[in-house]
Amino acid sequence: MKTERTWTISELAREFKVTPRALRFYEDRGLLSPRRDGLNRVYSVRDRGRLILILRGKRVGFPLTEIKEILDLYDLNDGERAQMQTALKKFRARAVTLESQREDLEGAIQALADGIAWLEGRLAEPAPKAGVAAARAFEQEAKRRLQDA
Amino acid sequence: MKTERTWTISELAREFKVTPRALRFYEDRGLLSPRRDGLNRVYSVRDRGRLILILRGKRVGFPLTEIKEILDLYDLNDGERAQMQTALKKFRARAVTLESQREDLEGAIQALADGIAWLEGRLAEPAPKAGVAAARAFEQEAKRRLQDA
DNA sequence: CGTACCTTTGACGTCAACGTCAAGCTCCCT
DNA sequence: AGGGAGCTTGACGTTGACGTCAAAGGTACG
Repeated sequence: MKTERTWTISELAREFKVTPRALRFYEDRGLLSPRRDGLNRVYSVRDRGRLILILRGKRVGFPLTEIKEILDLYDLNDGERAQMQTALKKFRARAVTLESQREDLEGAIQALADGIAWLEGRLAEPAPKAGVAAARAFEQEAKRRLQDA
Repeated sequence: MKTERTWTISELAREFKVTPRALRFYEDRGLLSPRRDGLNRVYSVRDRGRLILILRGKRVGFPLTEIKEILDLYDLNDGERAQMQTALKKFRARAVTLESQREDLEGAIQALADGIAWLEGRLAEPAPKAGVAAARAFEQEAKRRLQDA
């Protein structure tokens, strides 16, 4: 019988570039619950999986409370139909905001790309001439583009 | 000669569902600088445009300091080549992180869609039978999917 | 004239997500 | 025995983005 791999707190912290403090904090908020070897925390493959989900959730802007709800969903058994219903509602709502967030993001990426191109253009020409006018033009263009997205 | 439309602080706040306090805060941080009519703030079309950019920036996770840098860019004239250079660097870096952020976001949307489908499936069948097993299966599947993104 | 409403400027409070100590434990090495 | 290295649990500090009063002034209505 093969024993599954485990990690210490600092090993896991190093791997995911977070501090041990952060891992303890997640535990304090109920997102992780590693086993103990005496006092020391022992993180399993499952704990590590949850951490991956936590960090991903954070990167897309989820607060920890909401990440916890999602993680808890995996532990629901068939008794809790009601909770599944409410979870489903929240998930649908979340999906909607995520979609609009993606639109925002794509708009921002586009605007940034435009800004970069504009900057490159201005830096390319050695003689500053129609600069201010061009700036104004870009400003208007950027604003227009950003508004009707 | 037609006079351009202006807004009071609470009008603008209502329109964009923020509080007057937030608008004053943005001003305090140098992101807005409305005219004054006596003491009262008067927001122009340009101020309103900047506010739109501010809110969009916030929605994609920019801190106010960075939003300010972007807004300030529009006011650069041809003297500040150096500042344009540094701005360009920062923008390129930002573009990279935005791209990876978009990947995260798309992964999250996909995971959420999977979760929703799974929940719907479980709620559809009236007799809870292979529930826990299915839950475990989904958990593994979700984790796998989330890891190799 | 009162008072109702909107505005102003401080000043202090709050909340999330940790950071930063401090004090003490255990294990291991020399 | 001494000394690190790494772990533990508090407890307090910090940062960003505002919220929440308080005190005071202008404007408008009945």
